[in-house]
Amino acid sequence: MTTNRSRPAGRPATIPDVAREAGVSRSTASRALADYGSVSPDARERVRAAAEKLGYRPNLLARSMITGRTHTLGAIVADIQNPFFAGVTRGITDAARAAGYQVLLANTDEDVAAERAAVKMLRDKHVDGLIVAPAATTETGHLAAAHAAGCPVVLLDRQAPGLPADSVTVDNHGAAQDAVRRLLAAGHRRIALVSLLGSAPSADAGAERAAAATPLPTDPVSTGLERIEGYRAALREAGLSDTDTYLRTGTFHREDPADLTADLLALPEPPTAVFATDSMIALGVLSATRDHGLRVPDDLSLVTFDDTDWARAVRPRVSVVAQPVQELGARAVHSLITRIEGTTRPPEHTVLDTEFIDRESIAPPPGA
Amino acid sequence: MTTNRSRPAGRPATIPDVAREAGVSRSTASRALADYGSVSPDARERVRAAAEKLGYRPNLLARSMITGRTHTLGAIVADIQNPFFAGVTRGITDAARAAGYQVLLANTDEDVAAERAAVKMLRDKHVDGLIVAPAATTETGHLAAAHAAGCPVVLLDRQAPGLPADSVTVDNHGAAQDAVRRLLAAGHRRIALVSLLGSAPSADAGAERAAAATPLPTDPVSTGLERIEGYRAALREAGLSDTDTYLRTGTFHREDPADLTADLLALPEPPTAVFATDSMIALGVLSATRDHGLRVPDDLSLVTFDDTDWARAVRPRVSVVAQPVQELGARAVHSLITRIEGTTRPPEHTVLDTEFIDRESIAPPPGA
DNA sequence: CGCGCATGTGGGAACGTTCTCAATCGCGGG
DNA sequence: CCCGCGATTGAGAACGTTCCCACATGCGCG
Repeated sequence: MTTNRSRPAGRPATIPDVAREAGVSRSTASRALADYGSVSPDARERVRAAAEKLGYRPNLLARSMITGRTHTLGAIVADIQNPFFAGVTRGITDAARAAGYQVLLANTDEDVAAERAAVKMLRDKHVDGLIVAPAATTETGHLAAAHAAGCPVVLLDRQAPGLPADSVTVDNHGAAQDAVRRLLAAGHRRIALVSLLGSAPSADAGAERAAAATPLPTDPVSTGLERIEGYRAALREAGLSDTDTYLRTGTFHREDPADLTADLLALPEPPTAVFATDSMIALGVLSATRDHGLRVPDDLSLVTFDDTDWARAVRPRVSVVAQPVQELGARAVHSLITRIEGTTRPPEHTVLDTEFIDRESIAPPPGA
Repeated sequence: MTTNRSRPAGRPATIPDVAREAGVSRSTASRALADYGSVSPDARERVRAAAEKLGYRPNLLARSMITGRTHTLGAIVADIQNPFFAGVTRGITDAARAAGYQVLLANTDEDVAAERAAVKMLRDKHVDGLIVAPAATTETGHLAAAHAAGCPVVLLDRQAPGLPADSVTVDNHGAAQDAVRRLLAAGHRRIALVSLLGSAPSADAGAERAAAATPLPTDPVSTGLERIEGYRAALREAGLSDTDTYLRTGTFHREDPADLTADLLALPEPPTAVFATDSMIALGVLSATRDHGLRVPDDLSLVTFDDTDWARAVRPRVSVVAQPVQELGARAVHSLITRIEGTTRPPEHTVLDTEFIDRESIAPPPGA
């Protein structure tokens, strides 16, 4: 064994070790390994060989201390188990890895306090930037603070008005309007919307059964709101002025979409079509519909946001507004990275296209 | 402004800043903040106030350099978009956060090279430990190396024989056997198994259409193998010695479960029941079944591993082998953390219980 | 009265890297 | 012959923290 006895076997090799082995100084070794400055071909090769021999791996922590960059991104989403966020996260990790970054993941369950805690932790770990699907549109002080302190933030899927950050979203208003138009075109007039948005006020205050039409949750998620507005616009466009009769919005973890749907179906004049604002809500609608003995699409038509694997496999196949989930994530990463690399430009709002995929869940209303 | 002018405004406060502000030394400030050693109540309070005033946040990178611990875990899974891994990942991140750890996420798409690259990157970033759903059972040198170098590894969902690491799995053999027994009990004799396991050999060599029964992919994932063995055991138990007639296994990214199923249904004597080894395969089976004009469960019974949200919502509701996905992740985290905290004990293999949930997708075979 | 001990405190090293700076060498041109 | 310049090199600082050790106090006890 000719290995240097000053390195106690177990300890991984460091730059000084490599330098000693190669017979050069730390500086030269560092230069050779990081490939900058000028190093003689001879020294470069000796260092390379020494590093190889000792199995040298750079300590990225130490490097980050100096450079101030960790090549780590923070991703804060509501719930990775929601297929939408799973797809987005997939897009984020893939794009990040391709660009030489890693991703630190956090779930919020739509809870602002959890989001704040996550931001704090990720910043303490010095992530280079944050990709956030904010749980609230107004309580964004922690995001603004991060951004101001030089930790760029990119908003994903959702907007936050006051925040001068990049965002990557979808035209929720337009897509919702388009989807509802298709239901209208099929002859429907009693079209319901089922959605979950925003978290409960705080304690158990507030409406315990928010099933009644209008009272929207406090500080709802922008995405849901936009979809509701698109829905209303389509109805108004068709001459239906009373846009809230069949509008049902609950709060996360409080209301079950299936219950909301059951209420709807128990109405004297029940809806003949339902627009669900995401795939998990569609599942609830589906479940309630069938428990009520109704069939899709003969008795009730269904359209939902998000194209999941099951929407293609069940019968009838369900018609959906497909979002480019992975690309949403990938674009967010690119936006964030160009911001990290130092470009200072005004906030950029990327809006990606959705695609309406017409399958088998829309039919004319029963009586027609 | 009375803030210390030696700190150029933008720069975040450090321990020296706090110490200066509190009129003590770095050491005392550090002790007061980290709450160790002995500090007078007076000094402690002054430091606390100074830290508060300056908005001091510890630099976790610097701390990690010293302590050698990052409080970061690496999670390497096949595909976060697979509901099983989404659930597992959810369990991991939640349990990790509760224990004061963060999670760095990597997807492998069942590719060993990607797994190796992920391990390298995560180790370079000095994660305290690794939770891995290994893409292969034999090529685990990189995992063994990590483990030996003091970066503990916990195997998740899958085994790797040669590796002296903790593992958290499920009794795949028993659960599969139990599921197939139920199909047998309903009167079925022609029971198929559809699965995807292992990645293709390497280039485009090998069978291009591996639909023919026996040739299993090289180095398949242990989980799939165990389920197949459970399936075979149940069949043999019922006196059916030819266990491979209706056995169809493909390789990831090569074969489509729907195609495998279509082949099965085109047989002169098609199966009357199908056992799918995970939810994404069940979706393919479902799709092919219905494209073939058959109905579940009247024409074909179906059982699958993994209880997903859609399995409860579609009609017929599908009977499943439910795995405790979140707990799988949580247990892996606990196993890993106790290992990190220094306990040296022989490898521990945790096996969690599955639950068979009988719903509506099993009926007697058509002729009965 | 002096010794030991516990408590509080500060100085300095260490972690492993990058970066700035000055020093050395060889060599061609004035 | 000497100056200057580029290429190459090494010493030392820095990043922000934790840890080890030495040093002062103060107090009880022999």
